[in-house]
Amino acid sequence: MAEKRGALQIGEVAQRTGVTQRTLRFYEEKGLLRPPSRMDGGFRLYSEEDVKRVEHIRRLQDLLGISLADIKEMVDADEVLRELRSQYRPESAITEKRNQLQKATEVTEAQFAIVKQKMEQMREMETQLTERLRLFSRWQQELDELEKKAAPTRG
Amino acid sequence: MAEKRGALQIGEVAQRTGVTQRTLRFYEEKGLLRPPSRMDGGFRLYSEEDVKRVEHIRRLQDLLGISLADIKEMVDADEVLRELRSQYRPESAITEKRNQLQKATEVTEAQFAIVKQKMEQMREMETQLTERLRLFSRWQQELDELEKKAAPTRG
DNA sequence: TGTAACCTTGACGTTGGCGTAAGGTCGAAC
DNA sequence: GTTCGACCTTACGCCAACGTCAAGGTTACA
Repeated sequence: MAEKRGALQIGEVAQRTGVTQRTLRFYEEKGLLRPPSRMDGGFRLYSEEDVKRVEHIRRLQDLLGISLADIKEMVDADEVLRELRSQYRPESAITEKRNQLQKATEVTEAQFAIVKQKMEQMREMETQLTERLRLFSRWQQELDELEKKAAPTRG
Repeated sequence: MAEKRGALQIGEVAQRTGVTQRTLRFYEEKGLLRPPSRMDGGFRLYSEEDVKRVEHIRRLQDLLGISLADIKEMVDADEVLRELRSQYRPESAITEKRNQLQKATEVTEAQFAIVKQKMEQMREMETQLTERLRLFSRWQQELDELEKKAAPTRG
């Protein structure tokens, strides 16, 4: 009762996500990935969802440049999201659901704020770089002219 | 013949830029900051330009999340820029200027490409987060309704 | 001339995010 | 039933980017 249909071993996940096996185990160790199911022998079996999770983690790392600890927060919110989505029935603990939803919303909004701010700063940087490139281009032309005058003919 | 007009000691620079003195010395050690001038006693004397440099470095670090080694590349290009700007006369080595300009342009374009790409990805992430927030909002409402029905009156 | 605040270099310590080697196990094929 | 590649855990290693002393020199000011 171990191997699930369409499950992936760690090597495949590593290949598809571009991270090493070590990194996958490391993320699991740090709580960024839920411990995957296992084969009888102990081999990890990942799902497609896990693959997406890894890709998500890497995007956050690369784009926002935040620590894995912070990413864990966000990913935990994702987990809550999935829980809410899957068993969307047990009306028993509505209060708890409300709390979870609240938490998830807060985390998402925080993330949203970060993204917004970074984009703003990036826009600034973009215009600066554009100006600079224009400046370079002008200088290039000036150099061209200067050279023409200095050596009008040479052939 | 040491103290220059309007020069700053390391403590002030640290305060104004929000980095530690250690970090300033570290950046100098790694070639990210030019060795500043010194007082007779050996105290470092920074200029306003140096302050801007530090701020620039931090922006690159924070926004693009790249290594100091890579940042050094970019900052070196800045240095070339300043050289070109300041002594914009000695026509002697035009070829070298052309090369420098070329190099600076390349580095700037590379940086520009990074910024562009990250902004694109951020836009994607932004829309995802927006969708998610809307979803949360809907769920929140559903929970509200559900609660109303479950406990129509309670006072 | 003292002294408090500021600075110097040197060197070792820390933290995050993995890399890597060691020694053993699993799984599928032959 | 052996072979062999993929995987397991354990554990030490490593690099970047600083932090944190320690032991002493400098400055400004009373």
